[in-house]
Amino acid sequence: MTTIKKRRGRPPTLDKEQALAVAQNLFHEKGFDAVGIAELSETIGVQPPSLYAAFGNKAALFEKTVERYSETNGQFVAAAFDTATSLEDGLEKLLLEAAHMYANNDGARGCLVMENTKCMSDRRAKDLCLSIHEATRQSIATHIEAVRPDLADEIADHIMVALAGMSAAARTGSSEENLSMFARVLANGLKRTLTTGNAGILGSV
Amino acid sequence: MTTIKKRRGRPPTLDKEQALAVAQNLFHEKGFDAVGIAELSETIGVQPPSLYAAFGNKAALFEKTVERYSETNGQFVAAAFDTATSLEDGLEKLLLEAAHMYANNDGARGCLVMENTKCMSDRRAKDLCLSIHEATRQSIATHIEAVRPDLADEIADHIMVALAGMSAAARTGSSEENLSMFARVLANGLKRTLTTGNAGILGSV
DNA sequence: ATAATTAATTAGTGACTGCTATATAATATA
DNA sequence: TATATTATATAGCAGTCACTAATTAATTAT
Repeated sequence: MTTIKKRRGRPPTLDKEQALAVAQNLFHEKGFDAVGIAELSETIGVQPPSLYAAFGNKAALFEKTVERYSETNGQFVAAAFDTATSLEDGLEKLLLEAAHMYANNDGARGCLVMENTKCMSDRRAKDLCLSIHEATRQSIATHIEAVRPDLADEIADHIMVALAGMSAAARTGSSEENLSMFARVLANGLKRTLTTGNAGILGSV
Repeated sequence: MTTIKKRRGRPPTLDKEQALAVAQNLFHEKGFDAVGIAELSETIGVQPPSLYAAFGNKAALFEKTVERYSETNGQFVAAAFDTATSLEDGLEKLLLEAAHMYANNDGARGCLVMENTKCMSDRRAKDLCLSIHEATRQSIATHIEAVRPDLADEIADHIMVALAGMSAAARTGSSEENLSMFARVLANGLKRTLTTGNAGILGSV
């Protein structure tokens, strides 16, 4: 039985999913503050009031795009560890996948979340980005913890600094080769630290 | 002979040097677009027209603060190599000094130039930041070139990605200890690459 | 004293911002 | 056909932005 709901009023012409995709791309490319309602509505193809009816306000629209991004592009962390043969392999896969993602989204390079933790006038939206950042760090730490609980937090912090650098570098035009090289050197250093069982490199002053 | 020039008109009350210092701090703390003329003039203690008379416009004021920053905080690259006992030592000093700088400028953490290569509405000011970024990369490459011309560009790129990551991490609250640890692990990896004479880690696919 | 010169302030400008009250269009139901 | 319901567009609000014309203040030169 096909249940076709015939809603009462005028049928909507605004495709919310497509609108979110367009908004996500604009926010990723330019950043929250640099994208105006006028540009959003023009690119989506509706007038501003339609956007407000559909999403509430600019910050709420941004938050929905961030959640959308997080649910898709944010999965690479778990994926890296799930398909990995070892902790070292997982860390390398994670970094290499980030290098690939950050360099290959033409016009919207880097990480949408990381690049919007700054230059963000809206407090709530900024806090959302920061909380996703922290959740990612925690997720990485948890994956490491199963193998090396003594180094989980240190390595997770390390990875987050690296990801921030790769995201920023991607935005200033760094090639995937360049980012991959960075990822490989980093993974190699971590591998050495892990296989030698030497926490000294991380912990020493 | 003390040459005291008695200028003709009303003597200025605006201390340009102090005004630049205040502007630099604000731009560093909040970013170019997030600082308004109103806030600048209020914090400096004059009315907007005085700022325009002294510096031209907002972008020109920002550019002068960036040049000021570059002439002081930007010297740590050359300083690291000048006081270093070896290339490896120079790279480590460079990274550790950046960690120290980025974490200890309360309220204005990270690098003024790097954090303003994005979220910048003014084209010229953004290009200035990008050109300083590139000049820094080139300076690092040149210092490496004397010892290892084969790896100069690769390592310089590597360092720039790392600096971007440390700057971004500093802004999200990363401690100096955390950034220093990152710097040390990185320096250690580069040291190993240099001492073993193995370009494979950097060059391999 | 008067004029010339320079620096400051007062009081705005037009353009843009996120956002919305109101009206209109398009549908289902009675 | 008339009415209720939902979705759109028109037009414009109050606020902020970078910036400036016109004026006033403070000094030196004549």
